[in-house]
Amino acid sequence: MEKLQSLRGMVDLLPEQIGLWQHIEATSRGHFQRAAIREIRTPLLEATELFARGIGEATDVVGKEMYTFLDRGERSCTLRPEGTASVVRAAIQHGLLSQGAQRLWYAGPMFRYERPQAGRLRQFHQIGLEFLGFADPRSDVEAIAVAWDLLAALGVQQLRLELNSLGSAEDRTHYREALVAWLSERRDQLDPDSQDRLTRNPLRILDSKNEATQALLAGAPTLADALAPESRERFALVQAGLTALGIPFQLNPRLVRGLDYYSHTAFEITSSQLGAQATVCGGGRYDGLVEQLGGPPTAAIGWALGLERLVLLLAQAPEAPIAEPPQIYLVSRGEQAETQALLLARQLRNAGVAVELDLTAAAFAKQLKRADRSGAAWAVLIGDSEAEQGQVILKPLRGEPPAGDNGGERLPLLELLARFA
RNA sequence: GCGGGCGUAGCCAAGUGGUUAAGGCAGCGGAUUGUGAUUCCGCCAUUCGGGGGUUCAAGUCCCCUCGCUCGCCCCA
Repeated sequence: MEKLQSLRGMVDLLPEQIGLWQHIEATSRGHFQRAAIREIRTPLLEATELFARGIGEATDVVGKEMYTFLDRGERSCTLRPEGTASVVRAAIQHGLLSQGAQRLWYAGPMFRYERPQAGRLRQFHQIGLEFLGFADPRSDVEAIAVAWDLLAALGVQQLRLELNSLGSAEDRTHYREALVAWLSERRDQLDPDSQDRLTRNPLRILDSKNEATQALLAGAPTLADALAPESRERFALVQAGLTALGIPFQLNPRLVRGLDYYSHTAFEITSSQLGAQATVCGGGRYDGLVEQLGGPPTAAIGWALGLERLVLLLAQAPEAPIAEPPQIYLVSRGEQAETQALLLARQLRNAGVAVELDLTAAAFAKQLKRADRSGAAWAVLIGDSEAEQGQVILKPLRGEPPAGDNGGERLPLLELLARFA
């Protein structure tokens, strides 16, 4: 029979690995809480139209990477490939925007049907931030600062913040026309991928890794030159804000976000230690999206952080947290003793003590061996004679075992509870 | 979707066409039916990701397929 296994690009997180994930989640929650950013949770499954309208039909994400299917009512459904569209949909649906600007964060799995490689899975996890209703350049600065400081607090080293401005929607439209016109005259000098992008998503040609194409682009009209004076002024304010906060950045005129809804500020935080998928966090401003999805005109900025990539970076760090061992490992043998151990474990736990109870009824030597390996500080033993007398044996486990003598302190049950609780 | 590398037990692996597929870690049982390091003994792959082929003989060679992995594309 064929072995059952998880689907391609969808991985299990085993108990051994989960400590790091919980650490990241707890750290993030603390950061968001202190920045007065509130959590929002939206469904994993949405109407396909949300992403088609929000992200853009021409993008690869919508065009060929979505998990889309018909449900039993013949509705086209899609597992969310990203978080922003859902958050905006929820904000519009529940009228959050009429209650003032919103500072939101989310975390959870996303789904894209791609070929898996380092730092890229079909089910992957993001933590994201969305500021809805903020137009001031300071909101760009604060959004970026929250991401930067979170990564710093997690101990990620050697990050690089790259920054660009895509300008207003009009700036972008004008520039796209100019770029397409210029490149079309030199179409035969472009690599095949870029020729394809010329009609599909021309701005992405700027980001091409093909050397000949990059050489050609040196003479092309630049996005920076195409920005209107107001857009340029705005971008300068964002840069000044980051500088004032001491957050280092590099301008990257070729940085173009892949999703249609971005405008003005675009940024990526990358690490050279991640291989081909170097972006840990990416985001930018999307002033047009809320209106495009049926809401009121609303300025907005957000970012998303890839947890698998973050874990790759943090797993290399020596201080990666490991699971806490129990304080007490409870060993028992004999019918009466086993019942009493069950009860004692519950009492200790209710009093806040972490207890692992051995349920095997194996020889004391076996149980003690497991107690040692569990990492617990103490073993508590209950045998028939202790059970009868309402006593336990308390034995310290750390350090060398005592030679010869069995060791362990015999004391009444109540005293044990008093000592630990 | 395209290209490269790799699949031997839960993990790390030896094996380079010739009898029964090394070894280590982990696990389980015992020496010790009441005491954790260490030690000793025993058990743990009718089969090498799956299928087909070549051969007297295949983990080893060939084809297909699945999976993992790295890169392209894309993106967090």
